[in-house]
Amino acid sequence: MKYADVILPLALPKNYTYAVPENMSALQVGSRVAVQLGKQKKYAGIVKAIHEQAPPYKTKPLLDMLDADPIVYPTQLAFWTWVAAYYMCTEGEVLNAALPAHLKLSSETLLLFNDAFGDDFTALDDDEYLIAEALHIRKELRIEEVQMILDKSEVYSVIKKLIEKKVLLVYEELKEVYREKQENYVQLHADYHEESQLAALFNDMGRAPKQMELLLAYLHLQKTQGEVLQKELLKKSGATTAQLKGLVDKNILWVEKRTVDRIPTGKVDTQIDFNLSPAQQTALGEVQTHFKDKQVTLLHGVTASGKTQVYVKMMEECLASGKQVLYLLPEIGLTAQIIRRLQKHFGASIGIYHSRFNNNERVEIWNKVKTGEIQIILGARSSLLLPFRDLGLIILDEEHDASYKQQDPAPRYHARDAAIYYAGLFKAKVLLGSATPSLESYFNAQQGKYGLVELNERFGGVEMPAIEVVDIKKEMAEKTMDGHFTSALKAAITQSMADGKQVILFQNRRGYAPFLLCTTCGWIPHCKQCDVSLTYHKNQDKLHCHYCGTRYPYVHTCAACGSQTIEPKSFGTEKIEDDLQVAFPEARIARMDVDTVRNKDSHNKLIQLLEERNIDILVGTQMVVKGLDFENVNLVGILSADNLLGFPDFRVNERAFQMMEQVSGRAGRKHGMGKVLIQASNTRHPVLHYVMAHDYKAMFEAEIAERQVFGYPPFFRLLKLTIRHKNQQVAEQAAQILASWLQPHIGAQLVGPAAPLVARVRNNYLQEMLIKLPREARLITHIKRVLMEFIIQLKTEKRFRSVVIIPDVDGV
DNA sequence: AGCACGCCGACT
DNA sequence: GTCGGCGTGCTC
Repeated sequence: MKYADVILPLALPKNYTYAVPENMSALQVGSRVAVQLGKQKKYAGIVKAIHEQAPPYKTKPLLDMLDADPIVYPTQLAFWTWVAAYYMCTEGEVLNAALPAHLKLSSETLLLFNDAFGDDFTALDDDEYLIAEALHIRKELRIEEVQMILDKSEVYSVIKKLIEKKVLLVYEELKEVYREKQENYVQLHADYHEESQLAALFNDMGRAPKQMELLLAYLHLQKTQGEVLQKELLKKSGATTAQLKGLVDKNILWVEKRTVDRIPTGKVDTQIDFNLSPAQQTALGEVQTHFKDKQVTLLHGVTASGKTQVYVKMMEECLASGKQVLYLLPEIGLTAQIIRRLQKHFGASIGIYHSRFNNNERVEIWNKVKTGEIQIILGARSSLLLPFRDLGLIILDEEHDASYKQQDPAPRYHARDAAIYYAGLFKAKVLLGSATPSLESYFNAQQGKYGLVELNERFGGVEMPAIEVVDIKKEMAEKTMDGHFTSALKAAITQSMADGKQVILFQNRRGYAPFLLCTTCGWIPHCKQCDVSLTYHKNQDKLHCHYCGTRYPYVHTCAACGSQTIEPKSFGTEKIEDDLQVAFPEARIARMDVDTVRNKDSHNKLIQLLEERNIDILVGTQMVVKGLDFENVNLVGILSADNLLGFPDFRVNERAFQMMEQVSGRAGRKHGMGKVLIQASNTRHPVLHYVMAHDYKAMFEAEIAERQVFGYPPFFRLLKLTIRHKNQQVAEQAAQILASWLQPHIGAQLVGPAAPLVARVRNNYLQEMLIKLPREARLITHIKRVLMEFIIQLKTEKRFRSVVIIPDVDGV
């Protein structure tokens, strides 16, 4: 008897074993199978292993084999196992993140009317009658619809009674959601392929002028394009489907349904039409040398040094050896700009994969990566989970970017670290690139674990922008400030605009004002469900909670003292946008933050507007920092460096440096010197000096020393535990007990537990603790294992049963 | 993730 | 009293 271990798309602690029926002997590891879970539900899971080891419980049989060919290779299965173990989640959660939605099937309960019942509903009560009648008309209903009809959530008892009374039948349907794309092509019937036959036909058609017109349009299209799409024919000729049907009925034309690719592919068509600068050439040579004996190389190249061109050369080399390339970017960096650039060199056949593709398209990309038909994938974090067949190179650009780490939901993986493991499975190389590498990567490079290549020269000899720190305190004392703008910044903006240049302003807070304040008594409006002040969004005249998303009406009266003295305090991007319009009434101003780029393509549209010089001043959050490359921007302003430097996090300085250095990289990338103005109250902060000197190494040395002293990465790895419960005491006690159990195993390297800065979110109380793990693989594995045991043990106690504990490994 | 079962408060 | 809410355990 054969058994299959199946990974189900659920957070189950382990995989379930099903019996393989005789007729499924061809089953392969990596294929999807339909299985029953519990009494009703059916799921599509993936076969992880096939064996003959009978489990100590009764097995259910597999219901169906959904794929003749596996949809993942053993390499991916091995990778999932590692991700689940390393990031402390279940394999089901990894599967969930990896598979496109249309490959993940789960059954839906359908209620069907039992025709044998007839239409005598007199024996039914009100609720039963409503459902029976609806079913009688509609024939099938989903649970959700029943809930709507009865206007309540608990509908199970009604359904149960209806089943007993034989009014309805329950049906669990598991169906493929992926659909091939079909297109109709119009063909001329073989009888009319000869000129003479056609001529005769036209003679006969005198009484059907519309059909004749249509036929002429067809012949024209056929001549010019070869193939004639029905959609196109009807559009060009202005004919109706009825008229076409007329011709089809007469056997003159016929319609052929064809399956077409949503994702067009072709052979990669490499066209490298640029020459590397001597500095780039040297860097390329060094990368190649390092790859002879190192798996990972870090390319530290200042902004605008032309790292992309080095990547392109490396990609070319990899493709020539017949292997696949994965080019990873932070989600927001995946702009039309970079896509165009790569398509220019490798043709249109580059696969692009990110969250904005629809589900059918994703399935096709998935399949084409699996067969190797797609050789290059350009994508965000999740494309790491595609089923590569033979990966040769992973390029991970902007490797310092925190968005490579998935926050929620599990798997909370770091695409950079996971990429290195994944590449190892293929014996592939990983090229990390950044102008401001993470301390972790630079440290690894210095230690010789990674190769290190420095590219210190901007491409085309453009100089680094001049950086000027403007003292807010001084200008305040001299009363030269205009709102949030120093006179220096205003003058610089005026100058840029006079020169026909563009300006980018950076402020790391969105909304209009981060909080409101009653100036009489000091009251601040807070979210009802979260311990956080509400942000004022002027556009919608609403107060938003940035934690749970709740929106409240604007408050005019103080809830504490009843006075009308409520004022917006501090400032976000929206306020800057407003103030700019007042200060520069003639300027074309735009804002880029999550509020303005929420819907599809608005990010690309903003970038295009800026490229086409239809925007003079762009105000934005971190978003403006990432991967944008504008020739005409010669001034970048940072409105408040203090905001960047004030976070209570051990990575503040690193982050602030990265942010400012990246923002300044946007200034004057091509023509002439750009200028960066940084407004700050504390102008003596060391990070400002590193930024002014563009001195990454000085920042690195100072920070790395701190990290060593205080036991932070890269000297220790971090494992953060978040404990969540709707009762504050329970959350605190659970955290205390867990800490006391962990203490003997990790000693002094346990920080907390304590309530985080925002201690309550969506009415759940939070506790956090931080475990510092020494960089010793065996010890880390051991601690993770005991931690899992402790969590299970804690939950055996009744009052802690509903405590949620979330481990986050290597958090950022 | 569902779904079934069991325990407790708000209505007839 | 019973209905419906919700907490909890289980699924190979």
